[in-house]
Amino acid sequence: MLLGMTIGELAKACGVGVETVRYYERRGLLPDPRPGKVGYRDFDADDVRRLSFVKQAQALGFTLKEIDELLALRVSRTTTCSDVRELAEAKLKDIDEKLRTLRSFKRALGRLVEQCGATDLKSQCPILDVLDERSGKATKVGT
Amino acid sequence: MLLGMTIGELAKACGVGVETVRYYERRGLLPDPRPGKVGYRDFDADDVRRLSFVKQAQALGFTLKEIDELLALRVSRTTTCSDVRELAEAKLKDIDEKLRTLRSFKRALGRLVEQCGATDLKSQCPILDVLDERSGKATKVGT
DNA sequence: ATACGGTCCGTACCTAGGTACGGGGTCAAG
DNA sequence: CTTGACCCCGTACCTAGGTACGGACCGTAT
Repeated sequence: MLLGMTIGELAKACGVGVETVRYYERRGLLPDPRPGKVGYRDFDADDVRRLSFVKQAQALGFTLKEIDELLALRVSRTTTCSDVRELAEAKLKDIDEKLRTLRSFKRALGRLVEQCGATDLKSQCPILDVLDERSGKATKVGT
Repeated sequence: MLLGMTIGELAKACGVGVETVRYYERRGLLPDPRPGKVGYRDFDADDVRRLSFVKQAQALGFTLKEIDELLALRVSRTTTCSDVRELAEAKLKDIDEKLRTLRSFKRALGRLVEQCGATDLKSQCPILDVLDERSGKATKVGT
């Protein structure tokens, strides 16, 4: 009867619970895998891609609503090129911002690990120094 | 009486609500700005840095608990170098993973915008193609 | 044929992370 | 010396994103 995979197999393949898959379906994040609405859900490799995408995007701080928008981003009869371009460019700005911040975090952690070996600590909290890269303010010494 | 800034000023400076600041204080994300526990809270520029850091980290998908760990990352009497190094390196791995994923997202969105101008669409959903960069699977055409 | 495991559905419940409320105090301007 | 804009606290409430429950159904192996 089933040509692809069951909900349980999909869930396991993506490291989520069965209930989560059903929840995403309700939210419209996954296409209805069973147009006739009767019998078992039948998923395929494309659903695995889609679900994995959702989890990755989520780990990057996108909300399910935003992920929905990302997934809807494609050119079709109902969305025009300029619609798509506009939204895509907004998301790109968003992503660039996240990239910048993430790179700062990375530098800060890198410095922290370096300092770890040194005996003379310059700052009590290199993590927060990340935010001072432009202003060059001295770090207050705290706990 | 107040030497620095009030809770309202801090909140505004960081684009959050006053209640959020109080909530973070309760969670231990912000140091007690009023050791004596009486009178108005008195914040300084360091608190602005700290709070901004929290919001940025949050936008990157870190939980408040993880942010707490990040903020606690420093060498002191109570945490040894190797403790710090271990945690920092774990966080770095985390961040590198996020960076990789984010860069894939960026490439995918870039391609989408490119295709926007073209008349012959290769894929109905370039966003999902991001996940196929290694496997080279052909994209199924669907709405 | 029946038992076991997986599925179906709807509904209820849960955690994280806030957000709002209400009654009271404070301080600076008018 | 009062008024308005802020602050204090505790508690209650809210949204997003799941997670669990329970009674029924299906399908395959014994």
